[in-house]
Amino acid sequence: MLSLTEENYLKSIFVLNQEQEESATTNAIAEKLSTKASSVSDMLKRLLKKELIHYKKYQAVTLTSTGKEIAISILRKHRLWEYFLVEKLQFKWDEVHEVAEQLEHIQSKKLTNQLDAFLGHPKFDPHGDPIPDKNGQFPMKLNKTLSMVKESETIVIVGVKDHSSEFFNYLERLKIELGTKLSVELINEFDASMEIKINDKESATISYEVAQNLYVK
Amino acid sequence: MLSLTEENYLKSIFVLNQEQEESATTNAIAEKLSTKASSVSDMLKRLLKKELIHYKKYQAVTLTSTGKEIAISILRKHRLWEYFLVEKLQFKWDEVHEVAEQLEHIQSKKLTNQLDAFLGHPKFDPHGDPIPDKNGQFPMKLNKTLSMVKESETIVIVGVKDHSSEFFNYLERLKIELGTKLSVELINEFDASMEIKINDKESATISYEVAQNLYVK
DNA sequence: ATATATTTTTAGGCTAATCTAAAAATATAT
DNA sequence: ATATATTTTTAGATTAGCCTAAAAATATAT
Repeated sequence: MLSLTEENYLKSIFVLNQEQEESATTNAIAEKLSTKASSVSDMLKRLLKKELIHYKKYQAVTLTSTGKEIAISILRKHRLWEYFLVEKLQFKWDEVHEVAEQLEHIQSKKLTNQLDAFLGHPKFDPHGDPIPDKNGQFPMKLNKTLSMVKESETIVIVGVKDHSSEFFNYLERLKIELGTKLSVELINEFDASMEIKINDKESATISYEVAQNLYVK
Repeated sequence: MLSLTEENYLKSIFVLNQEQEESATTNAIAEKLSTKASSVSDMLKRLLKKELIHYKKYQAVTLTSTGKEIAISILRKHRLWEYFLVEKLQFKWDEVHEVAEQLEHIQSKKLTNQLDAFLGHPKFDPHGDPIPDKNGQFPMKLNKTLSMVKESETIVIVGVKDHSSEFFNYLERLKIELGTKLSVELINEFDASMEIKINDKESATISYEVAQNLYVK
């Protein structure tokens, strides 16, 4: 069982890394939590010992899969409660954050899942942020797909349209996952297939159909 | 702003003093909070300094008016959340307590009052315990138990006195819950046990002790 | 490449809340 | 009323989480 403080650290690290890779530095975390860098250093040691983060001195932090799981569950609770406050209790969109910051720490899987059902399994919170489901899956963003990206642009994968196991297998082979950075090197005029660079490392060619099924930011 | 721990101490002292005067002794509080008497001694000093309790060494504790106000507001939140969990999220009687123990510490007057309104200003929680209103006023206490009912009368269950899981299990087996209709068919003179009909269907025999722990209307 | 600035960690302290063990006060029993 | 038992308080440690100040590592600029 984690303390409220530990949970808040995990959440901050998760959010920072969602925003941008390598951005969960000691100072950035301290800033986000309104605390001091030295306090963050202390806490990182503890989270490392609990195997919730990957951390080497003087380097940016990432979450282990356990750490990520916990962070997402907190985010899920936060956003479900925000939805509840606005939809059921007539809160304004700008009044919910502070209360949701407290409610997100309530420990009860049953509560979270029943609340989710009671609200009709909402996909986005009142700020438009996606609400992960009980398996930690974020709903897909319905706006921009990879197929809309122009040559030489660089984007980040934020979701998939197709949920088939074939497609997931395909993506796994290419080492493409949520958060993966892709650069569109070239678009073939003939079939609109794309040559891309994955995480500044591997190159690959993907079909237009695949590009249509990848949501990007 | 009080810590979660301080709030729990105030609540325990309030409840003990409701049950019986002079009963909030160091040991009784320690027992209630599953902690040690020495820890309680420490905390009482702190609560005294904050003028939340009246306290003289080696004597039972009472709450100041500020202390009472806070304790009542926590009780109000606890019971409103229990009502919410049962009525809106399909929790069972015996599943709500643990979660409500957490929810009662959420700080937001607006949340509490909006929740109250959303639920239709309920007067009693799912156990039949009275829910104080936003001014701290308690509704009339339930005082009529099944043991006071005469032969051939029909009543409705509105609360329980005993909150043990054993008792909840017993009631669940008999399919007795809030709102259940009971008819007293016969009262045995020997031990005052009752033969009852539950919701015009199943019959059962219950002891006088059980009847004393069921509030009716 | 060396000096300067920034970031991060360490060292050492502080507070809230807890604990155990022992001392002090109160209650009970003969 | 004196001895014994119980309750309560005190003394001294411990842990989580925070702080400031200083040291160490890394990044930046000339």
